Order: sequence, then C-alpha cells, then structure tokens
Amino acid sequence: MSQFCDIIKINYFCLDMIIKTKSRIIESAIEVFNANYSAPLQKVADNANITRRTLHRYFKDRNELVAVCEREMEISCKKAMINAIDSSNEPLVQLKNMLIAGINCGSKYSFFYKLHKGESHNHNKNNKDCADYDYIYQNFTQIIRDLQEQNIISRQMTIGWIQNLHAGIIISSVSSDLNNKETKLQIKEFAWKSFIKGISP
Amino acid sequence: MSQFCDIIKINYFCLDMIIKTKSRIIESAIEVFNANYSAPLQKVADNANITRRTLHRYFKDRNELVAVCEREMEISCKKAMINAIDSSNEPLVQLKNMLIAGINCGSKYSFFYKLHKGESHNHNKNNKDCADYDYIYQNFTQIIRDLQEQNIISRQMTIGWIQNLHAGIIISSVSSDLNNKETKLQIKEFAWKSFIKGISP
DNA sequence: CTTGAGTGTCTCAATTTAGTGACATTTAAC
DNA sequence: GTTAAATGTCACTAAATTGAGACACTCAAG
Repeated sequence: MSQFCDIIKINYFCLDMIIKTKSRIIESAIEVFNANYSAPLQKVADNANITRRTLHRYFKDRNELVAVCEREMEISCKKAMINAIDSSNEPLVQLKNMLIAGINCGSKYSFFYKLHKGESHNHNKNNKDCADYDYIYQNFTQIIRDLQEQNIISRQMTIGWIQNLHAGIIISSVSSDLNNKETKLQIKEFAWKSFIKGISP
Repeated sequence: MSQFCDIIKINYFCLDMIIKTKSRIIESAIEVFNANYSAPLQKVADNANITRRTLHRYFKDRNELVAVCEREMEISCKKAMINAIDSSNEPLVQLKNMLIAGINCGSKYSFFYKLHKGESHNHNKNNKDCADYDYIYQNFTQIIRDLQEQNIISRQMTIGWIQNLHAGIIISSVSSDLNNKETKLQIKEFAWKSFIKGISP
C-alpha cells in the first residue's frame, strides 16, 4: 500500500510539474501569438523560459499548440464572462463586471475576440465555440437593450458599436498595462468610467 | 525633339505604373503586417493582387519592404496628425480632428502606434521619428491640459490613459470598418462621441 | 547516493519561406 | 502589329523554421 501511495504521490508530482510547464507554455504562447500570430516557436519558448525542445515534448506541432491555446482562451474567457453575467441581476453591474473580466483575462481576451471577429473566421452556429460566443453576445445585447430602455445608455448607438467599444477598451487596457505608470486597479477604473460615459445618452 | 518627348512620355508612363504597383504593395503590406507582423510575403502579394515574384522586383528583401512601410506610416500619419493640429485653434476641434485623422489613416495608424508604443521599441530622442512622435504627443498633451483647465475633460484621468483610449478607439474603429453594417461616417461619429464623453468630467 | 522525471544541449532531416534567373505573356503607346 | 515595360510562370537555391533522436544534466524523493 505504501508503494502504491508513492506511485500516487509521484504521479501527482509529475502531473503537477507537467501542468505547471504545460500551462506556462500555453500562457506564453497566447501572449506571443496574440501580438504576432506567425511568431516562431523559439519566441514562445523564450517567453516561457524553456527550450524549444521542451516545448516540442508537450506539443506535437505548432497546430496542436495553437489549438490548445484556442481551447484555453475559449474556456477561460467564456467562464469569466458567464461569471460576470451571473454576478448580479443589475444590468449595470453585469456590464461593469464583463469589462473587468475581459481586462483580467488579459491577452487571452484580446486573442479570443480577434479570433471570433477576425476576417478569416467564418462564424458557424453549429460550432460549439461560436454558439457559446453567441450566447455571451446575446446576453451582452440584452444588457445593453435594458440599459437603453432605462435611458442609461444612448439609444442612438448601435449594439455593434457598443460591443466594438467594449472590446476595444479592454484590448487597449490590456496592452497599456505594460508600459504605463498607472496601477492595474486605476486602469480598470478608468476603463469602466470611459466606457460607461462613452455610451451614455 | 519628338523622339525626346516620346521618351519623356514613356518614362512618365513607367514611373506612373511603378508608383501605382509599388504603393499598392506598400498599402497591402501595412495591412497584412499590422494584423500579423511575421506573415509570409505570399500573403502580402495575394493581398496586393500580384505575384510574389513581382513583389521581389520592387523590394530587395523583406527588411527593405518593412522599412519602406515604416517610412510610409511615419510620413502619412505624422502629416495627418499635424494637419489636424493645424486645422484650428480650438483644442476641442483639434482633438476631434486628430481622432478622425487616425481613423482615416486606417491600419497605417494602428501599426504606427503599435510601433512607437510596442515593448520592443526603445524610444530615442535622437531618432527623428521618435522626435516627431514626441512633438505630436506634446501637442496632444497640451490640448488635453487646456481642456482639463476648461473643465471639458476630467482632471482625474491621466494623460497616459487618455492617449491610450484615443488610440484604442481609433484602432477598434479601423478594425470594425470591415465587418459591421455601420457606415464609415457613422463609425467616426460614434468614435468621437464615445471618446469625448468617455473622458468628460 | 541512487533513482527517475523533467529539462537542456547538440544534432540532423523535413518543411516552409525567401530570393533570383530565364523565359512567356500581357498591356498600352506608337 | 510592333515595341518596350511590367507582370506572370516555372524552376531553382539559400535560409529559416520546424520537429525529433540521442544523451547529459538537474533536482527532489526515497
């Protein structure tokens, strides 16, 4: 039995290491590919502080890495957005939390949004990812409509523009994190203020 | 003499063709590289509706193409921004025109901004491009300060954030052009409204 | 201090991308 | 329809990137 436990322990240890390195590679890859989709894998490896050889031990090839990154982005962005939606019944609170959630997701959200909005992406309702994206978007739309009826948001602005602004402010907040003096908390406050005032009547 | 005129004519014709194709390649490259900095030249060629062979007739190698793209961006973005600044003495008008100018520059401005703000870019005052960028930024800063004193813009927000928002709204307006129903004119109106309200006190 | 999983180093073959030469095709001007 | 410049097609080499094998090194657990 003790031997069995050892195996378990070792396996847990190994699993832990694997997940640790593997997820570091994924996070790194999302960052790098978000900034430069065709960046060489060496850059991903450098960014993750491992060698390219190690990267190839975890991922069969570039396609697999990209696919796993997309999965990771889909899962964590959706989760964050759905949490934000579920966080309240108040549309204004929901909207704010969706913005904050996007900023917290960082380059994951930037990449996620680009993927679903990009020219090369052909949207397909039968694709689960697209369906989930639509679900979030429908919620977003409903929140905006509610707030427009309450006269908290301008009725002149289209949903398309508001969504565009929402994502645009998230993306620029994320990239600003790197080179500005403002704290992350300050950025989030500014982002929310600018967004909600920007679409007010 | 008639022969001489012929040569002139032919040369003008050739020059015209060369500029036409060359500038089409440059515009195409700016678009493609803005979306994906390491994209293969085949994509640039496809986007410009020429073959890769023709592209290589105009540009010695990738580095030269990239350098020319940067030159083009520097020149036309600066020109557009300086025109906007010179367009009026009213800070509010100047600010609006800078936003519109950015949107009109399209992916040129997106790329231009990324270049000067990117992590890899080490800013150097002795570099003319950086100096020119600083000049525009100083003007922008002065305009914001003026409007803050007039209480038209929130004094709580930092210049850094306001600049970030300005560029962010331009960039998302540019990328939204492609897949939304709104007309370009509408987008510009929305962009300006969202921006100025977003930074109001 | 041995063991083994994870990682690094060095190496090499396969694939993709970059760049060029030779020649055919298009195009507008004459 | 001839001409000359611009572009396209095809073929090729060079360079960069990718992916994997073989073996050494590290480091924590026993």
